[in-house]
Amino acid sequence: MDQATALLKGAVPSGNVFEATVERLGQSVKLGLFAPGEQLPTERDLAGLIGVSRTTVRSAIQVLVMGGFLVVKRGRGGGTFVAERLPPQKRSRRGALGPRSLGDVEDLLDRRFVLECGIAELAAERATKDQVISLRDLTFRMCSTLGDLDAYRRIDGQFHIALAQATGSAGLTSAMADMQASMSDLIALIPRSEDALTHSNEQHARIIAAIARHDATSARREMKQHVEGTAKFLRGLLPKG
Amino acid sequence: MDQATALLKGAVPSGNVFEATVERLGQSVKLGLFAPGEQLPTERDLAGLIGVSRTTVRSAIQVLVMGGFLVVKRGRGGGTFVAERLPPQKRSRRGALGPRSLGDVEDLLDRRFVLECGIAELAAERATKDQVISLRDLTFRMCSTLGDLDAYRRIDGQFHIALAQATGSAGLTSAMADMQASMSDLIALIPRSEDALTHSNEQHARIIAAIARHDATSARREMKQHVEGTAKFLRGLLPKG
DNA sequence: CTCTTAAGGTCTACAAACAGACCTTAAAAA
DNA sequence: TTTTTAAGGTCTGTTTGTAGACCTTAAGAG
Repeated sequence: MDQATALLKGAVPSGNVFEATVERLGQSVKLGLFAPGEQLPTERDLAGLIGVSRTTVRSAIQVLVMGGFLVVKRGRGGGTFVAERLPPQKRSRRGALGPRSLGDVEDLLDRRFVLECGIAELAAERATKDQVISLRDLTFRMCSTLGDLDAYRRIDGQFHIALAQATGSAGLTSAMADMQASMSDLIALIPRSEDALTHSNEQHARIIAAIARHDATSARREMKQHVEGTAKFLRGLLPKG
Repeated sequence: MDQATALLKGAVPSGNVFEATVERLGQSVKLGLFAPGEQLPTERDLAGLIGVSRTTVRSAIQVLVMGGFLVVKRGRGGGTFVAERLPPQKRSRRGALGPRSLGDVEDLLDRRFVLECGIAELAAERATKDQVISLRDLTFRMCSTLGDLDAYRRIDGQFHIALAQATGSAGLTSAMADMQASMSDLIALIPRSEDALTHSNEQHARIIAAIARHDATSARREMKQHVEGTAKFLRGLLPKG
């Protein structure tokens, strides 16, 4: 692609707002950002929060209710709630990667690298004491969740989003949320190996250690290793790998 | 903002497709990615490239024709062309920042930091000889354009996009194109100081030197300085600075 | 027990974009 | 000169999403 058309390629798409909303709302639940049984904001608030019309929010909620992720109660004191027992995550079938070419995956991994490393660096420079504590808490919880892979991944997602929040930038937080959503299919491909998780935990520990002492360079270096590690994992698993 | 709603905040908006298309097409011309007199792809191709309907592309072209940036010729051998003489860039008035809060600017600068530094690192690891040569060429042209600030900025934009292309990632290239478009208003605020440009040129030189020797760490470090330099500049210029 | 109220549920009108068929122009080929 | 053809120009129907008014339900206040 030449430089002139580079600026134009895929510039505006953004595709289906409805689908994107389902994805977003679904991810928030599946990542455990809303706990089972917890009440979501009202439809009207969600619409404002996500930036779509209430109609669209409602369609998305319908889908997630049918999928068993949400339950809806009417009347005063009603609202939209996360199901007490989430349906088992469908393992994404091999075919789930069909529409996505290998190039897209490489692309995603590159963007992830840039985003995660940059965020690690900024977080190290800016994280408050409280944020460090909450990050530590999340890593502890990951260490004690080695058995339950789904739970582990939920917390891992929260960890990376919390990291983004520690930069104090709403834009980066939102970008990271996007990234987590995009990665979730891919991450589901990683085999359930305890060794991998242990290794991952060590890396998380080194990352927050660097952040706690406000060592931006180390934070970035550790994050780079972490990100490249899982990237290699994934490349090994994908077709034509 | 709590962690649960972080994933939702502003997730889907994407706003006005028409306006975004005008912005994109206009930036491509104003940045000089299409040379004066050069023919743009056909409307149908542009639609596919940008990812919008031909109707939308046509509306955008209309605006840019009225603005004097493009000219249209019918019939075979016709098409859409960049005007031979671009209208003078309107200096963005102070008020142009009205709708944008200071927080948004900080946000933009953070995202820029993350993107530019990450790209510099990847580019250093991956740039081909040809890409290094073309980057060098762009920096030389910047050095010899100190007098004409508009031209300088055009080439500077191309430099950063070329850097992204050197990563080989279409997604990063597109993200950088976005970033350049978002920054252009802000950059226009920087006073026309030759000293600043000289300084900038030195940084560019150091960046491509690091890339040429595939020294990712230095490339990132130099880019960090470059980015933080202009960020400080801008913070000094903005209200409440 | 009744009333208030905070939720979800429904409906209508409208605007933005899209998809695609078809018309018109004018340069280049025959 | 005539014909072909590659562009821009026009039109219509459809889908998607929005805005906002209004209805219905049911918990909690009185």
